[in-house]
Amino acid sequence: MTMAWEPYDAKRIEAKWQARWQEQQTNEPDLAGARNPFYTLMMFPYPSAEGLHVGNVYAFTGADIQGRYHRLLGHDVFEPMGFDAFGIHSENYALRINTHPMKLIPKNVANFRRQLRMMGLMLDWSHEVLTPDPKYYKWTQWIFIQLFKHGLAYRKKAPVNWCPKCHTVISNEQVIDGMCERHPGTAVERRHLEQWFFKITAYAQRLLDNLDWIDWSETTTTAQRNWIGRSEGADVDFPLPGREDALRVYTTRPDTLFGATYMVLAPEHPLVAELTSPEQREAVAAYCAAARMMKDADRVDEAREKTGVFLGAYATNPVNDQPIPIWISDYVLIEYGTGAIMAVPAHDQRDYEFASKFGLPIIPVIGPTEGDPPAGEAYVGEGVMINSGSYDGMPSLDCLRKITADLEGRGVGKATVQYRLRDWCISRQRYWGPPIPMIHCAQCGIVPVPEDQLPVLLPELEDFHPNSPGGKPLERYKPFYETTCPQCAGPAHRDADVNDNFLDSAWYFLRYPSTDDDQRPWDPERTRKWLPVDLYVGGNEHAVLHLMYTRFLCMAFKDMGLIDFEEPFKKFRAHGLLIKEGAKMSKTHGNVSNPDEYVEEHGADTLRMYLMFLGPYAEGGDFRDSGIVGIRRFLDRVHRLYGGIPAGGNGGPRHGPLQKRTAIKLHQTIKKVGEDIHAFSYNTAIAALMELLNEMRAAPALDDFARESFVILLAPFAPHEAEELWELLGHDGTIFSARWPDYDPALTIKDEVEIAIQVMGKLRGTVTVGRDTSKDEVQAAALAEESVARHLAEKTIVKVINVPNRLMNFVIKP
RNA sequence: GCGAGAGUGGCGGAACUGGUAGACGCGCUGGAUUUAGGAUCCAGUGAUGGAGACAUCAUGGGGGUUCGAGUCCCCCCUCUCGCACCA
Repeated sequence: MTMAWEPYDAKRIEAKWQARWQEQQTNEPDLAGARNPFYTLMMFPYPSAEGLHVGNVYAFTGADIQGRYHRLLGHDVFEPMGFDAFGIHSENYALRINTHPMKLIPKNVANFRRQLRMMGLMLDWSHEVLTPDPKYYKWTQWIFIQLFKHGLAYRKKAPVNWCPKCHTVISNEQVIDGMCERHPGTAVERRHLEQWFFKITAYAQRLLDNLDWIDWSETTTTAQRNWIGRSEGADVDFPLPGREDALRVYTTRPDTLFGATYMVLAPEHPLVAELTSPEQREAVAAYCAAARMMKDADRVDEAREKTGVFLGAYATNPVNDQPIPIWISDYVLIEYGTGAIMAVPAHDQRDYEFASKFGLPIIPVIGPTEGDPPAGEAYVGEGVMINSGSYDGMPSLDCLRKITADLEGRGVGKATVQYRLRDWCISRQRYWGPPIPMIHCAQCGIVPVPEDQLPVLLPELEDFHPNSPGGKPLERYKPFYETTCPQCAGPAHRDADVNDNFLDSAWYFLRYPSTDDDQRPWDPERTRKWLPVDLYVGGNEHAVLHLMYTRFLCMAFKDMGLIDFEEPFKKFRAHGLLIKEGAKMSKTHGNVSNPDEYVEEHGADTLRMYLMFLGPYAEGGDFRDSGIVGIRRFLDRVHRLYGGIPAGGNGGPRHGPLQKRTAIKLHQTIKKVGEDIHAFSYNTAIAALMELLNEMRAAPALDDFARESFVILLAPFAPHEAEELWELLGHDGTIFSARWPDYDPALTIKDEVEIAIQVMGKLRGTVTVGRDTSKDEVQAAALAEESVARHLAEKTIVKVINVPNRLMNFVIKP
C-alpha cells in the first residue's frame, strides 16, 4: 500500500479526485482517435439564478452512472454538458430584476459548472455548448436558412396562442389547459399574426413509423404517437345545390353517412360567407366575430354547452340525395381535417349534444349486435347497418371500407389520413433569442441573410421589454432593423422576431463533438464517429416538445445530405420525477432542494447514491432528508472495511482466500449490479452492494479479487470514494481505466437450496437439500419434518407438486 | 372523456417465466461499548391471538382461474402524469 488510511472524509476525498480528474483530463476522450465511442447525453439545463436543484442532480446522476459503467466496460465515453441560456425563462427573469440577461449568464453558468463538478459527473468540459454564444447561434441561424432553402420554413398568417404575460406567441405544446405553461392562471388569447413555421407535418408519417424501431422508453413513444395522432378516414364531398363546388368533410366514420342529418363548418371556414343566406347574415356574422375573439381556453372547454348558428343553406347527402342543413359552430376546428364535418348525432356524442339542443333529427344507422343502444347518448360502437339503403344488414366495420370505395368510384370521396400534429411555429416576438436570419425587401420579398454574413448578431439593447411603444424590441432598434437587401441592395428591414427556444436545443447534441470547428456546424468525420447519440436520458416533460423537434430536424438534415442518420438518439430513457412533501419537486411548488447543503453535510457520493436509492429511476422517488444517513453509513462502513478497521467483534477480515459463501455472494452481485444498471434499476443495484458489503464485513478473509471487484461495482455510483479505495489498494491512475469484473456463472448458484414445503398451498416448513435433489428425496425429507408431517397426519395425499429447487406442495383430502 | 403508469409494514421500496410476500434502507425497541453521544457494534421489528411452540389474517375493494395469485382474467375504487370538442 502506497497510502495511509484515514477516516472517511468526503470533502477531502471529493476535492482531491475532482482536481485530479481535471488535471489529468480523465473525462476527456480522444474524439478523433477513440476506438470504441459511446456518446452519453443528458438534457442540458437552463442556468437559472437559483442554481442546480436536486431534480437536475437526479437526472444527471442517472445518466452519469451509465456513462461511467460503459467506460468500465471499455468504451471511450463522451459525456458533454452545456447550457440552454436563451429563451423566455432567462428573459423574464432579467426583466424582473432589471438586469441584462447577457450580464447574468456568466455568473449563473459559473455557479452551475461549480455544482456539476461538485457532483462528480464524468463531464468533458472541453466541449461545452452555450446557446447564446454567437459561435453557437450562428449555426442555429444557418439551420433556419437551410430549412428555408429546402421549403421547410414558410410564413403564414395564423391564429396563434398569445400569452399576455409573456407578450409573445407560444406553441400549442406550451399551452396547458388553455393557460400559459409559464404563467399558470393566465389565459392564452388567440391572435392572428404572420409567423414563421417549420413543416414538421411533412414528416408526420416518418416520425410515427420510426417509433416502431427506436429503442426509447415506451412512455415516451406512446406520448409521441398520441401527439402525432394519425387517424384514417375519408374525405367526402357533399354537393351544394346551385353551385359548382361541393362541401368537403373529413370523417373517420363513413359507415354512418346515412345518419348525417346536418353539417357543421368551423366559423373560420372560407365558405361561410358565401353560403350564408341573407336572413341569417347578421346572426352568422355575430357568431363568427364572437368565436374569433374568444380565448382558446373558453372555446376548448368541453363542459361548455354547444353553441351554433344555422347558415340558411343546405348541402346534399351524396348517398341518398337528402338535403341537409349547414350550421356553424366553434366545436369544429378550422385547423383539423377540412374544417367541416358531417354531423351524425346518433353515433357521435358531440353531434348528439348539438342536435339535442337545436332540435335536429337523430337517425340511428347502426344497431348494436346485442342489446339496445344507450338512451340519452350517442352509440359510438360497431354493429349492424340499418336505415342505410342497400347497406342494411351488413356489419358496420365492413361498410367503413365499402362505403368509402363506393364513394371513390363515384368520384365524391376518397380514403385519407389525417394527423393531429401541427406545424412548428418558430417566431417569437421577443428579444432574448437568435434573430431570425431573414430580410424583408419591398422589391425581392423575403431574402435569407447570405451565409457568409452569419451570425446576425443580437444587438445589446438597453430596453428589451417586449411591449414598449414602437413595436417589438428588435424593430425598435433601427440600426438593427433597417438594412439593405442582399439581392437588390435597396432599403429593406430585418425580420424582427427571434426563434423559439426549442430550436436552440433541437440540435445541440450535434455541436458538442465539434465545438472546436468554426467553419461548420459539425465536423463530418467526428459526427460519423460519434453520432447518433448512444444514450440520451431526460425527463418525459420533453416527450412531445424537444424530442419531437429534434427528430424532425434530424430527418430534415438527413434528407438534405447533411448527416447520414435520421434518428438522433439510439436509446432514450425517461427518468421519473422527484416528489417532495407530496408534490413534484419544482419551482412552482416551491419545494426545490439545493444539492449544496447535502454535499456539504454528507458529500456528493452520498447524495448521488441516495438519490438513486429512492426508487426505480424511471418512476422517480420521494425525496426526504431522513433516509440519507443510511447511505452515509454505508459509505462509512465501506471505508472502514478497506482501512482494515474491525467490523464489530470479528476483528475484520484478513487477507486470504474467500469462503465459498462469500464467493457466491460476490459473483451473484457482480452479475446483478451489471444487469440492474442495464435496466436502470439503480435502487436494487445499490441494495445488492449493501448485501455484499454486509457479507464481506462478516467474512473471515477477503482476497484481492473481492476487494477490487467491490470497488469497481461501486464506482459508477460513488466515483470519488471508489477512486480513493482503488488508490488505497495500491493502484496508480484512475479506476475508470480498470475493467468491470467478470463473474463465474458456476459461482452464482448455491450447492444447497432451501425448499419451501406447502400443504394445500400453505407454507408448513422448509427443508435444505443439495441442488437438483430428486423429487422422491425431497419428499422424504419433507415428510420427515415434524411441522409438515403434522398437517399430513391421517390425510390422503392426492397429489404432490414439485418445483425443482424451489417448492413442494402436498395436495391432500381428509 | 381518452392514453400511460401506479396502489405492498410506521416510511421509501424488493419480489425472475404464477412458486417461502416484505430484499435493502429509514424509523422504532432492547442490548454492548463509551466520560458522553444524534458515533459504532449486536439482536429484534407486518397485524391479531397465545407464556410458548404455533395458529389465523394480510399486497386498494369484490369476484374468478389454479395444487398455488402481489403477479393471470373480469368488475369496481383511488392516486399520479400526459392529451383534451382532432370529427
